[in-house]
Amino acid sequence: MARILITSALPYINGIKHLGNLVGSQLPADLYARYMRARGHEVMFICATDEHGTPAELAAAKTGEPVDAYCARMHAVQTDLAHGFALSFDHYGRSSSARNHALTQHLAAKLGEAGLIEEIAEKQVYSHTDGRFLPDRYIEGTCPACGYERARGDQCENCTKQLDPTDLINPRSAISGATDLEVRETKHLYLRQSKLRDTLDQWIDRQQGWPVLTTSIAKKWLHDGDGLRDRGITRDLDWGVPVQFDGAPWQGMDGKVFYVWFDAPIEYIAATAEWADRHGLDDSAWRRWWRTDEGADDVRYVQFMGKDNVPFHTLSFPATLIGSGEPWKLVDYIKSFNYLNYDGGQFSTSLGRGVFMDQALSLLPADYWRWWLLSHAPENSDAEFTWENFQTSVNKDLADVLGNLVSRVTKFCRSKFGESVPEGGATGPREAQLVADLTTRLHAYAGHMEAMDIRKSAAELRALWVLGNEYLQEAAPWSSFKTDPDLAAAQIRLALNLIRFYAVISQPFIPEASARIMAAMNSDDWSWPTDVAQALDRLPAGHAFAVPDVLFAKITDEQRADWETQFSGQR
RNA sequence: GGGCCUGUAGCUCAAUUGGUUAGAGCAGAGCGCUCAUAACGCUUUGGUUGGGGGUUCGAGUCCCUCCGGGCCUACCA
Repeated sequence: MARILITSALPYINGIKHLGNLVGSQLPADLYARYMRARGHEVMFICATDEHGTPAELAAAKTGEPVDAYCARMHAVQTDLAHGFALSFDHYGRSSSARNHALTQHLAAKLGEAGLIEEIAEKQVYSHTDGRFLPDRYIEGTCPACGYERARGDQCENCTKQLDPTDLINPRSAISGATDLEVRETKHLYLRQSKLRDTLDQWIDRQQGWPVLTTSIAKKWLHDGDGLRDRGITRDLDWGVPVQFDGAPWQGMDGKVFYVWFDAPIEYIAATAEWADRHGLDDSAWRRWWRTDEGADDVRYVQFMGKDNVPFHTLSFPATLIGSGEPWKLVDYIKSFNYLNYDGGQFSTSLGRGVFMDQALSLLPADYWRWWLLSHAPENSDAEFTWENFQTSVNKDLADVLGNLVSRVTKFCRSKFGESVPEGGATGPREAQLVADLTTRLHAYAGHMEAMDIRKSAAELRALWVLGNEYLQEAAPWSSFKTDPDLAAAQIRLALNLIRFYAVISQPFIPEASARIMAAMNSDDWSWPTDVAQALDRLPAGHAFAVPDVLFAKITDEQRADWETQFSGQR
């Protein structure tokens, strides 16, 4: 039994996430966590809301709430949605927690002591009307190169030229439109990660089998131009972890907070501490997951994230942990994802284009979305959601192949033998063949799950379901019942057991449907099948069961058409 | 501009990392079955692997080039 630490990239607090966000980190992380638990491993699965930064402050201002109240409310909303999608976090924390404040300040102090923090005075644009410094991209103006009037302070979207905010003609605040902008000098802390470049480079080189997407992005940042650049880790904001604190190795940083990308990954650790607090455990309970000197050296740590998160997880966060000089657990494997697009374009919050987590659950149960999203996870390239694909996939895979199998077996048994597992008869070579086929495919399925090959896992699971329909077709208990009822009884006894077997192995993908099947089969034996023949003998003759309601109702053409219109983006 | 990924059947994707005749699912066609959510099973049509050139006994896979799609490019997170 291994110990596996799993973190999902933290969803940002300023709104409800869309399906692309979900499939890019939280959902595949959940699949992996569920599978590893099912295999008997000790799992710590951590996620949290990422609550700091300018967008959170602006979102709160828009609703008129204090930012802490806004974040608390949105955290509750996202927690509900996580439950709705059956995401099995051991803890869903908050980056604004006291634990994260303390740990972020601790690590910053350690980095300072190690000589890896530098104070740099720089010029930033301040908006009097907004009462805040503006990040580059929150400043708009006319592009000096092409004349585009809505160029942003970091880059012109029209001509793609890199810009400095002071390059803009007629600059204005993108928040308020205010033009009373002023360049002010302000002091910030920089993480001198350039000093760790070789260490990070060698660490990346030692990682075997990481997705190309992960290592190529890291390598680019390490070797582009002059190599890895130092990075500002503080901001002039109110909401966040204060930079000035008792014991800080610097002065004069009052009123500043750490940059959200500095404190967000630290929350992985802090959230584990929050987990311990919630369960009344002492610090050793979480430190055994994170400190290699306190038991974490046998932990396997896997991170899940979208590709936009890769630089922070391959470079900045490791630099923070390594630079602290303390024995923190580093990530062992990074599973990164491309983007999910929506029907020919990108998901868009502002345009109301695409399907968001709350809307998805209002249309259909979580398992429908889980199955489609996971079986089409954007592992090798960007993927695309279309309603037509969703409808055919879900109807075919879930309703026809799996759902109907459960239905045909349980209903046949009820009509011929009653609602308990029939007795009598014996199985023969056809059944032995089924066991052999299931064993082969179960091994392949397990191999893909271990490797986090998500699409392949889904395809293999579906193939396992298909074996049930093939068997039933050949065995044809409806025929054998007429000539040899005992044989039919043995066949159906096996088929009922097969249904329970499917519920167990399908649970990581479709946990709610699996639970319904298990309830109908009147079983709570979720142990992972290591010996297929034994696993198909768990429900003995005489064991009572119930015919479940339709497991997966089909998506109709009318529904599909309605939803296509509803989510096309003219909100 | 630079870097990276990607292009395989009508659609969504595989192809053990250079090795027989490029495979699945869906869609299409035919047959079978009648337990079941008009479900299931079997058979089958369909590809000059984006175009061109090269290396090799052998290329979907490696190299060059052109065309198309996408991502990143460090102050959004």
